[in-house]
Amino acid sequence: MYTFKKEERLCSKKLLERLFHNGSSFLLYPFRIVYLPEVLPESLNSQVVIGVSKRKFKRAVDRNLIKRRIREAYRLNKEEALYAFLRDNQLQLVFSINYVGKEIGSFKFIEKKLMAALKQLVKANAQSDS
RNA sequence: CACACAGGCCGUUCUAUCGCUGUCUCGUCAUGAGAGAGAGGAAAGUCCGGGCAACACAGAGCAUCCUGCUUCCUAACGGGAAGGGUUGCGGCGAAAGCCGUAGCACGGAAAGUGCCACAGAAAACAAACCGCCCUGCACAGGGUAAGGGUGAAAACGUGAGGUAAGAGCUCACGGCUUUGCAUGGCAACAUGCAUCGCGGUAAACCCCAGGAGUUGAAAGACCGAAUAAGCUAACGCUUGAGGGCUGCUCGUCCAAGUUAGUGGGUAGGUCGUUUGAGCCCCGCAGCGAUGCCGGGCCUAGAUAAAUGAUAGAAGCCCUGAUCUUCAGGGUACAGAACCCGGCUUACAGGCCUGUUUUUUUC
RNA sequence: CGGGAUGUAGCGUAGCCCGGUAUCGCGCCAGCAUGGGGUGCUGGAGGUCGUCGGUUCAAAUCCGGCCAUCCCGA
Repeated sequence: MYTFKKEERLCSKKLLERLFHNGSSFLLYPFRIVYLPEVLPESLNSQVVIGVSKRKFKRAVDRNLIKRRIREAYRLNKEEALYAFLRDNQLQLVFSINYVGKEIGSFKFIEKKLMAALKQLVKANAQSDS
């Protein structure tokens, strides 16, 4: 199912603090990914938080548009790109997606790049696991 | 009819697929199903004013900051309405003045202090460069503020009297102004008479009048795990760690441990939170801002933060061409965060009303 | 959400309170000195004082509006 409910979003202040303090990160333009394996309630595979810098985009309308496009791309692609791998390896993950590009990307551009980013996320976790 | 100005209003729509956040109904152990709702005129800037909340508070004064023609509207305002005064522009007029229009932080310079570059004799206490007049031999002394020149500004302007020459020194008219009286007006103020005075600057200090307690929903109220640990009660038998009393031993006290109860309170959650100075319609009062009577309506409520994404049509605008059509491009400014009233700023395109002026036709 | 500060030459700054002349250093240009360069000496250019209005005879300075940047509380 292509859903994106509240349980799949990262809301806990404590978890966020741990994520940004201890998490590993990599850059894949236009995204910066910070991730950390965690123990979550049973039914969940991962929790994610999406951010766009106020420094880079002054107007709230622009930030909202980018966040919505990222969220939509994640919603449509998370199942096959990420969840399958996590289930197979009994892993649970929290991570953040930060948009660091300078211009507002189109939906197609963001979707393509997000797929690449998720692929790299899977790869990074597979390495650290082994 | 066009243009300009002023005021008010709107500010995309539809379909398909997949989603997000509340609400209601039904159902379940649980997952769920259906219905209906879901950004703005500025939600923005945070420039003012309030509601609400916590804390503070006998009364009065000082300091600091803000406001500043009058009356009214309002919960309140630095907002708005009407009026007064004043300045610019235009028209009419011989002039006085009147009309139209646009603006005005518009209390006080006659309580006091300061400042007014350069130029100029002098920038307001005083004083005198060229002049003018008087006295006496060149030159010096005295009087003068008319004229020259400087400057943004030169001791109110014009005319007459007066004088050695002159000066509001005196008079007439005029300008601004203080105080008093009269008339009109709720008042600001206007008009008339008498009277006092005459550089500017208070967005210089200041004086006068009025106002301001502080902090902001991350305010504040309530519920409350897990872990550590405080307090109270009981046990503390056997072994006996550690510490206090002592130089040491004994002794005694604290205490380790178990059980029960309990306070504060973290993560997190609920309320505050959307029924309100609310919106729409009709009527009445008022020049108007606005108020009142009656009827109808319930209209986002998120919290690392929803209100969307993709695809396809339609509408509107612009450009070009092979002009009943086709192609290309554009479709603004901008996103609620406790809630209201204003102000300011941004905005593709469009609609309505009123007024002035001009042109054309009858 | 609330609060504070700063915009001056290419760069870094003074002047602003108390209004009339915009200062200093580095850099730039020219000349001198050197065989040439550096260093040194002399001279010069370069400013919508963030922006739009207002007050004033006169505004970088005083008063409003807007824009940008930075910082703080949490």
